[in-house]
Amino acid sequence: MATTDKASTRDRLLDAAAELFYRDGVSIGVEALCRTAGVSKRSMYQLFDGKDDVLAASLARRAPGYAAQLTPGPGDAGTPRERILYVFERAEALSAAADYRGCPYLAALVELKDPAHPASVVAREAKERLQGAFRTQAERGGAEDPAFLARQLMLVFDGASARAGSGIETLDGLATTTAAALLDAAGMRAPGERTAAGDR
Amino acid sequence: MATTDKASTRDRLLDAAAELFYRDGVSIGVEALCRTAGVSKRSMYQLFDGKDDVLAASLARRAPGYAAQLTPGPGDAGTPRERILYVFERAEALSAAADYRGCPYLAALVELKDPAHPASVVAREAKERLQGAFRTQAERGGAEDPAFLARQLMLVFDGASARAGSGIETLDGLATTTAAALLDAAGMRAPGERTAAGDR
DNA sequence: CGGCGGAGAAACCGATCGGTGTACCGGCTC
DNA sequence: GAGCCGGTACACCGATCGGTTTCTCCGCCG
Repeated sequence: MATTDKASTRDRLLDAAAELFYRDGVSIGVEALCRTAGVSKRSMYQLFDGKDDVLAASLARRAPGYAAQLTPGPGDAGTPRERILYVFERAEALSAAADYRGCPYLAALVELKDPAHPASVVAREAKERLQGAFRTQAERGGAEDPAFLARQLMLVFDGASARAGSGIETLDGLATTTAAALLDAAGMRAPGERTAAGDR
Repeated sequence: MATTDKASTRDRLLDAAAELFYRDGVSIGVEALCRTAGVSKRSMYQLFDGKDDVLAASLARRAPGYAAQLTPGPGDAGTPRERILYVFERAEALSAAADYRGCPYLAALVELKDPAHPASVVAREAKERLQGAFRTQAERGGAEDPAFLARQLMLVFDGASARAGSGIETLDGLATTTAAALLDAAGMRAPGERTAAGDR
């Protein structure tokens, strides 16, 4: 077999951690975590400082893939408006899954109410990267106040993911349409269309 | 002294529960809860079926006051637009407090990931009442699609409260301005003004 | 006055919490 | 073959979990 016949102990642990923390919340126990990862507690405590460290590392590890899942690649074409709306379309597509529980980074921030928690720091950075991507596209698109628009879009994004993840909202175009309305209001109109409200 | 020299056992317990669950999350222990409430565990288990029941009851008890804190009274004047924006202004004012942790009902839904949990049911009802209030005002204000607008406003409301409660956003007019932009887009313009973007 | 019910204090239950200590095992390199 | 090293297995630590039991006391009502 190849050298990848079995993922490293560290990778197995982080993968299981990402899934369990996301599905069951940060209160999941170390015992259950190690059991499903197929890793002994002894190994876990040799690789990490403790449960908090594992949580932070598992969030950090998923960050690049999470961003890639939501944002168009740098090579992909598209106007700034399209690139922004793409994020909301992707988020809505992901939220349709039965096991969707919202943005893992926002969920972590809400569950661990301590902003100084190492995992909170990682989560905050992930959210700031998305906000920065919004801002960059808003600037390119000639928005009146790109930083402000980016903050507005984050409101919609996090509201949508939290509500969809909690099962109290189905989205279904809601987030994308709302984002489009905000782009319109900020002067980032679609070239050939009138307003976002028109095609609702 | 009057008969209110001391709150009833039940009330003391629910008040402490509301505060501790909000501040520390639903993982707070029954032991700590009863200790700060000055109530014996024995009494708690006579009054309630268990911790889950206490949580649900504490959320339900706070719901009327929470709604009154956010929404203008039925006697208060104001156009539908003003009545909607008032909610966001109030939410922003509350979010300025140092111990603000976001909407307690959304937080409960996120933390207990189980939609069937009794407290999740209570929380969902509270959120639906706010959404219903938005919808009523949207109808009165002649919005193009009142139900859709109400869902959009909930996105902004929950996004704002979650982000402000997590300490990654300061609001500061952000939520109100965003809501106003959505009202504009839905045809609920302010009488004498041009657009919400103009006074940002 | 006597008694009765509500409530508190505290011990207790088995289970689990996050975290360690110890012993053992297989494979790797010298 | 010796030794080390990453890993597993497992018992163990004190603390806490949600929940129950027992006993006692206090205030209220008859």
